[in-house]
Amino acid sequence: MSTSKPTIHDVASLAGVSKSLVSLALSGSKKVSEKSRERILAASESLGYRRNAAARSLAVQRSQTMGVLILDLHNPVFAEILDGVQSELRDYGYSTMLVTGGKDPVLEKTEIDSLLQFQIEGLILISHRLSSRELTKIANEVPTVTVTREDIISSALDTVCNDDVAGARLAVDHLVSLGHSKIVCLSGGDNPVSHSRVQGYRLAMKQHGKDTFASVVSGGLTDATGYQAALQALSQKPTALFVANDIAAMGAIAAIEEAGLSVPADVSVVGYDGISLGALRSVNLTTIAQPLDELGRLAAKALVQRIKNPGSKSQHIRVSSKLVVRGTSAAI
Amino acid sequence: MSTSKPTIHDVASLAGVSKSLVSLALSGSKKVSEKSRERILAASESLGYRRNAAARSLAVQRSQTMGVLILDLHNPVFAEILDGVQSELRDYGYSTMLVTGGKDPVLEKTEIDSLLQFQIEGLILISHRLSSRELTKIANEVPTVTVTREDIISSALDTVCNDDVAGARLAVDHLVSLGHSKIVCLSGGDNPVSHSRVQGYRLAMKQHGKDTFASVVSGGLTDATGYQAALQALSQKPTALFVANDIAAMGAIAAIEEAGLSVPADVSVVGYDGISLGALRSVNLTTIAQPLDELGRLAAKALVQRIKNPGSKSQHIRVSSKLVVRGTSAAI
DNA sequence: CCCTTTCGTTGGAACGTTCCAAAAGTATGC
DNA sequence: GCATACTTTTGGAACGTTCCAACGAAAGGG
Repeated sequence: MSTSKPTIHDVASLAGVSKSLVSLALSGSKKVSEKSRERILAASESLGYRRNAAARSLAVQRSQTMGVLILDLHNPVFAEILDGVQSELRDYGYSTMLVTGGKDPVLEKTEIDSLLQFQIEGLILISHRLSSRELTKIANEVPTVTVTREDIISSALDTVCNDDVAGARLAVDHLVSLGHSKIVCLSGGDNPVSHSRVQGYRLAMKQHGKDTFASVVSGGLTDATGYQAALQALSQKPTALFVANDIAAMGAIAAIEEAGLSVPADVSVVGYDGISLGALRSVNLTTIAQPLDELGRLAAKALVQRIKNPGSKSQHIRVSSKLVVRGTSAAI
Repeated sequence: MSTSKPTIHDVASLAGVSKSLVSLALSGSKKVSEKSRERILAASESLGYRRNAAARSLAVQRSQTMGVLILDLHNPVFAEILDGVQSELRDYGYSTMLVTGGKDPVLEKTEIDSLLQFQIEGLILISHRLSSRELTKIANEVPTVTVTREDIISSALDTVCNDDVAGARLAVDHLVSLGHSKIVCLSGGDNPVSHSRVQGYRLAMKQHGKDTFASVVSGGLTDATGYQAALQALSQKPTALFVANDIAAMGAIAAIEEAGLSVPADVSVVGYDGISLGALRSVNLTTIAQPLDELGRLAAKALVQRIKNPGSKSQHIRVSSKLVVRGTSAAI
């Protein structure tokens, strides 16, 4: 409850030295005598002094802060990516400023704007709803990395995502190896990520000589859309479903069970994403797991690299996902 | 890709006015002539000018930014509270700076420290692992509100939480009204929140004249601990379980089903928290739902109020939770 | 036509740092 | 005892903004 925050001057006068020396000492310079250093540290401690980050970033012309926009905190996928981003950035000595777009492109823009006012050194978009035009405009202003979306590729932009086509293949391979043929795919709707997953499914079915069984029911990425799509798919009497993401897969499972069938005895289900929720015992979902934490870390790394080396050409990193077999898939 | 960011001076010279007038115009003062305002706005637009928040906060001695520490992003409860906090703070014109403690008290402290360097005007702790001493020290330095934990009550601190005792009662009332008597409580382990919930359970059982049936099995707040505790509880042949939180309840359900029993036919389960995950069709969990979003909003409101009116005495807000009946509870 | 008021505009100081050039102090060599 | 080198310390400028006192110009009143 001090009257006002202590500044470097207060520390200096208490320690009986100049403000410059305090600044030096606090930043750990070794050209400060042992005696002075001790006195300064003691003074700083006793006053409860804290560097003013605003003044600092003004003086050094660096904010040491990165901006992160996250599409939606409620979706565990994004939260888990964020965790990777934050811990990696922390290791590099950056602070993070996080905003949520709430799936609204307009809000997203104003939030990014406020991020930019804070002189963030880089921007990570953990999915977004921006148009290609807006995105490139932003990327031209500040080093930017997008995670999850690889459809917009600009030279100003780095991207990090998993290989959805290969991932979808893994799912089909798994189901085929369990003896399934009538594998129906519940798509995730009209977005680039879902398209790739469907494409991977189609390719794999063909490769296994099962093109005739290939069937895609259009759905979405939510519980409710997964449920609806599954109801529709069941009329085709499939023995297995490959669903565009884990949350929708959970909806699909509910639909199957309500129809009086059992998972995996009657119908196997494979999801996509690998959210930690799927590992819960009562969910126990077989899925194609993206390395979510790693995705975040890679994005952070790419961003830091890009800042260090602004001229370098943009990277587009693609990591592979892996099959995690749990309780919702079984031999026919 | 400009050589360096435009400043207010650049705008001023392009518009042919002084920097002061630009500042005035940009903050919407009406003592600027229409002509000048237009020229300034045009110049600012064409240069892609953005106010430097660091310089601004230095000059006005306000950062317009709040700090938020969140215990753990993976737990949906906290993420949902955060959403409320952020949208409310945005309405008040504050930016948010978010950090994660990762359940580590040491990390928590350094993260809060970095928040303080940014001259945040207030701090919201969405659960935390700080000691009472550390917490009061922080609260003395910056207006602070804790959400979820009401055990540490200092005059320097506002708190917002739900009424766990009353909530637990609702759960028991519900189960009793369905005809249950052998209701076992799976506790959430050794923490203040869980204690209150157990206490509410005990009180309610007594009130219904079912003290003889009251039984508490010690568990935890995770999937795994819920599973373990349920296994143990099943030996008592309960007809219903009241579990300390939703995630643990999901673990408990898995245990029940693995034991060859069915939910809710053989055993009813009621959780606590009301995470949106519980509403998924395949989970469909009866629970005591905290108004998570509101909790966040109230915290934000309390903080803003406290900043406006620093002398006021600290508030300790308690909201009530409500029963949400879904598919895991049924009449005996 | 001059005095006062109002309006629009301006330069300079301040905010709390860092960094640089230079000053002051201390040790070394002859 | 003095020049030289090295270590430690210092004041001032700069970073980009806001705010204030003060200014000139235009307008209104007598």
